[in-house]
Amino acid sequence: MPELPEVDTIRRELEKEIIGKKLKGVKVIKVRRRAKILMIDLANGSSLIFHLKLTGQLLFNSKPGKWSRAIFKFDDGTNLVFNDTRKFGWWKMVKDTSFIEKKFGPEPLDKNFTLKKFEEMLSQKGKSRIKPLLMDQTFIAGIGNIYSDEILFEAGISPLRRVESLKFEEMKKIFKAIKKILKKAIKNRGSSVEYYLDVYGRKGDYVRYHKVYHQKKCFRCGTKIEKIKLGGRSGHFCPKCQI
DNA sequence: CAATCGTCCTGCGGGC
DNA sequence: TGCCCGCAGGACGATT
Repeated sequence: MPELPEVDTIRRELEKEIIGKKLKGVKVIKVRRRAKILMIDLANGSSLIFHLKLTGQLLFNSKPGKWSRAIFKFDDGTNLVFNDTRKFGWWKMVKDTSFIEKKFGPEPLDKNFTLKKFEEMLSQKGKSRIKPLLMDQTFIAGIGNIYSDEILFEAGISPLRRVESLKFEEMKKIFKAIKKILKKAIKNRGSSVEYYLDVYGRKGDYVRYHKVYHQKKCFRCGTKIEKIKLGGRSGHFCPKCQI
């Protein structure tokens, strides 16, 4: 559930709170995000990295509860609590994060991720269906089930479409939708569907803008939203607005 | 190469 | 009321 906008919200808030603080005597110098991974860089060259998977939460200066799996204490008495109901998430201290940089596809909001680049990437993936492809972290980083649904609604493209069937204009629509939806979701501090909270324990506001994900009727035309299974995942789309 | 399935784990809601 | 079942969906490895 925490996808790019949620992890980025955590990153942005966390950097305000913990840069300059010390973790076991080592200064925090940077808080970064790559794909859905959050990285806290320390002055000794190591990084504390997290993946929240489905139900992970990182709460600043919070009290540990039933689902707390780790507590990181700073030298000034503040802390960072890692909660994770379903225990899919993980954290580790690593000496080098370059393997993370290489592992994933381009960052969708990076300036280097251009329409031309996207078109080139798509040309290698002819037979793939567009929704699972958008969720493939090695293809493009940070997009999960919620935002792939919302992006394809915005673009007016069915999640079932195969890449080879997309016209250039349709690729352009998807490209624009990726940038637009992710930026707007970041602005609204992400989507709190079930478990997601920001570092202050607040819900993200983007759910109110969801147009297909977990919706019953199409925001635009009122048609019943279709729910499908795609590669074991649920997908939501309007059969009338998304071709 | 693409797609599917099982796996990790827990909570919740539907159906009876 | 209670019990069982299926679903939620990120990522990975094995298999088709």
